[in-house]
Formats: sequence, structure tokens, C-alpha cells
Amino acid sequence: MKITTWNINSVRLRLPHIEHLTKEIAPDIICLQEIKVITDLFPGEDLAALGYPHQAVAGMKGYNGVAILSRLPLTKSGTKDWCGKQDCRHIFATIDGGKAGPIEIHNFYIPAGGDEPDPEKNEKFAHKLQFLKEITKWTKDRRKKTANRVLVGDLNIAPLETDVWSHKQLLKVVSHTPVEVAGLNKLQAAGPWIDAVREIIPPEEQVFSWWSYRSKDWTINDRGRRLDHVWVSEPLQDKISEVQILRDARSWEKPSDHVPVTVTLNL
DNA sequence: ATGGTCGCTTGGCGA
Repeated sequence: MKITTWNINSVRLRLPHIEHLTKEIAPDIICLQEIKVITDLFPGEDLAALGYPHQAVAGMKGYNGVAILSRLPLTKSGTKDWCGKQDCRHIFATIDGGKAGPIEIHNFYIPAGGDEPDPEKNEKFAHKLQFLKEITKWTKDRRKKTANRVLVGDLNIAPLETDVWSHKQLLKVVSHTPVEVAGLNKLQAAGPWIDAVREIIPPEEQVFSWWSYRSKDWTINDRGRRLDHVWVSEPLQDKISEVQILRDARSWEKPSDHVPVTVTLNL
């Protein structure tokens, strides 16, 4: 089973990119963030035609929005609000994993957090930390409910030194500050969650999934960050067989600033 | 140190 996470930054603008993804990778499940469209205008029929008739969508006008697309039927799908906001940052669904049993998939778009890494001065950063805190409590409560769980998404945090182009230069840059990394580590420990990408790609090796639009040519200095993650619960750890980071997608015409991250599970 | 580019939609916000 192939599961892809991708911050698409407008699903309507990038339908051809999703088609391209299906040809290159052929995921069974695609988890999208920043669809930037209300649920009523989500291009569900076009995506069904690409082979993903089973969909769970939580969209709002202009900002955020998450979706799960699947070749296989979804059960018990839904969305959940955090921090008292209805801002479409979490969608979940259960998929039949065959003899492995049901698999619960959670797709998150964690707040980016603004520019100033001080929760006293910047309410967006405070929101990001609060979001982490709330889902950490939630994941503790969920851990006994379903054995097979997957958490994916644009978590907007690059935890390891090798998850950014320069650890030293990004220590005060939102996405790599010690307080965020500590928060993400707490969340991971609370699952507990296995970082599937780092099970395959050694932690010593740099790997990125996002490169800023604000650079003339993203390939020149390769100043990226690994903001997009695929985590699995312990029963799925020994089923992780492959990771694909589709760097090429950053060079497609009118690209998203994120590329698809795919994990294959041998169920 | 600052500004750089996108996508939502048309003024300005969020990333």
C-alpha cells in the first residue's frame, strides 16, 4: 500500500500535477493539504476519474483545507477542529488493510506559525504550539483504539539537523526552532509514532520536501526543509518497505512549493 | 538586514 502526502497549494490549479503523480508513483492513497477551496467546489469527479473515487474532504474558502483520496473504500471518515477554530487542518479515514486489519489515517496541516518565533509577540506561533499540545494529548488518548495508525501531513516543522539546509542558520527561523522541535518530539513520543521516512533514509543524510518560492532557482543552493512527514504506529514499523521523495515535482510547470512524499507499506 | 514569490481573489493576507 502506497501512501502519499502532499501540500498541493491549490488543488484546482494543480490537477495536472496530481495526474502526473499518479503516473510516476501510483499511490493507493493521496493525502493533500492546502487544497484552498470550499468542499462544494472540490474537483472530486476529476480526481475520481484519475482512479480515486473514495474521498474525504474538509475545505474552506481561500485558506488551508485537507483531503484524503483513495483507490480503496474509506470508512468512518471525518474532520476534527483544533484550538477552537474551524479551519480545516485535520481529516481522517479508515481503510481496510486486508489481513493486516483496518488502518486509521490522519492527515494534518499544522499551522505554519508566522515569522516571529515568540508566542508572546506572535499569535500565529502561539497557535502552532497550542495545536501541537492539543494533538499530543489527543494522540495519547487514541493509541489503544486502533493498532494500525498512520499520521501524515505538512507538519511545518523540520526536526533533525539534516532536515534543513543549515541547522545553524535556521535555529531562530520558524519551522526549526528548539521549542517547535521539542513539541514535535513530544507528539511523536506520545503516539508513539515511527518516522517512516527516517526508517529508510538514514538521519545523517539530508532530505527535504519543501523549497521556498522566494528564490530565483531552488536548485542552485538547494535551500530546502523537510516539513512533510509520514509516521506510522509500531505494528506497521516492520512493514515499511520504500520511501519516495519526488524532488522532480518541484520543477514541474507552476509547481507547489512542496513535493510529494510517499511511503510503501508491505501489508 | 531586507526582500524575494506564490494563490487565494482584487486588497491584502497567509505561507
